Amino acid sequence: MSNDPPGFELPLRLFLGFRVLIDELHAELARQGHPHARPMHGFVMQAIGTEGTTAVELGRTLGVSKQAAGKTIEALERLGYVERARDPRDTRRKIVRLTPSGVDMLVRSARIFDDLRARWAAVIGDERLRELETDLRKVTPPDVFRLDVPGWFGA
Amino acid sequence: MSNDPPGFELPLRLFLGFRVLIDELHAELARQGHPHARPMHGFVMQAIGTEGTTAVELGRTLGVSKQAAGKTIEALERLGYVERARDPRDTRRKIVRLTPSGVDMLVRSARIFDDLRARWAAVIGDERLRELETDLRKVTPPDVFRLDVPGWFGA
DNA sequence: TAAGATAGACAACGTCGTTGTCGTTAATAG
DNA sequence: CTATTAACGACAACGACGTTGTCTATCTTA
Repeated sequence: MSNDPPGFELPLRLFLGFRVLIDELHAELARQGHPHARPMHGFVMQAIGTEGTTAVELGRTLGVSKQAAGKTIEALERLGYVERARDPRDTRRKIVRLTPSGVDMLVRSARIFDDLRARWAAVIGDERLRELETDLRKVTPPDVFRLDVPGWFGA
Repeated sequence: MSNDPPGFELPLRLFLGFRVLIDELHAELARQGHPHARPMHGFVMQAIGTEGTTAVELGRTLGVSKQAAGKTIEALERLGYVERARDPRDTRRKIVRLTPSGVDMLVRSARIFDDLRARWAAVIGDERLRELETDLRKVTPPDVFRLDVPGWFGA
């Protein structure tokens, strides 16, 4: 099939699609009162979850060291998205929990992502978008949390 | 349409698709004699092009400072992928050119990307893959070089 | 010919990841 | 019950990679 585009376009388009969605998410989040939210924050907070977690556990989930997870938690704490408290049943542990502001950010993110998805559906069609998602599921790993993003792209 | 997946899955799948392709590219590049190639390298070398370029120019193309571009060039030089020579018509400038090894890496990358694309086509179908690419083109910017990747994801 | 702009080198710094170490607290083996 | 081992979190040092600022050499232009 000589009409096929060169293979290198596919990864670029995938990445650009990702970028577009994430950039628009954060532009909208900024408008809705979360100007300091960064791409990693929502992702990390999803990993923290409503149950809370610890630095070590979070590091394992994200595939980074506990120290790196700890620093990210500090940053989120400074922004008021999470808070830490000692675990009464194990005084070594410090449980990290989402604050109301953190939950608000996640709720808004979910709604904004739904809106963005609807906009894509309006452009390429409902059916085609569902097919696109179905096809991507077939060629990507099922586990969605181990992005291993940090530093992965580095030279 | 209550059957629709949550909107946040779409960016994750796009990113995971990108990751899968890039990771497999580098696994195969390593097998083919380029074990030190990193995700950014091929991209930067594409930006350098067959004509060669300078650090300042490359920085502008990639959207980073000339110093950052210079450091990347140094790294590629150490790996033997590029070489620098003074421009005879402007002795301030140092032209960065791909070495044969660098060209070899790009050629292999292109072939590997084509193979990977063919593998995706085998999984989801020729027609569906073409549709996927067509659809992504409709929702992503046309300019493919300003990824602005470095540090973009940072917390 | 003098003034301004540009290329590239060098240094200092910030961010964010890493590993290593250490004190405290739990869990467990004897 | 006690002594060893394991786990959590904090601190420090370091490396990778980006930034800005400064400096010299060279080209361009008024």
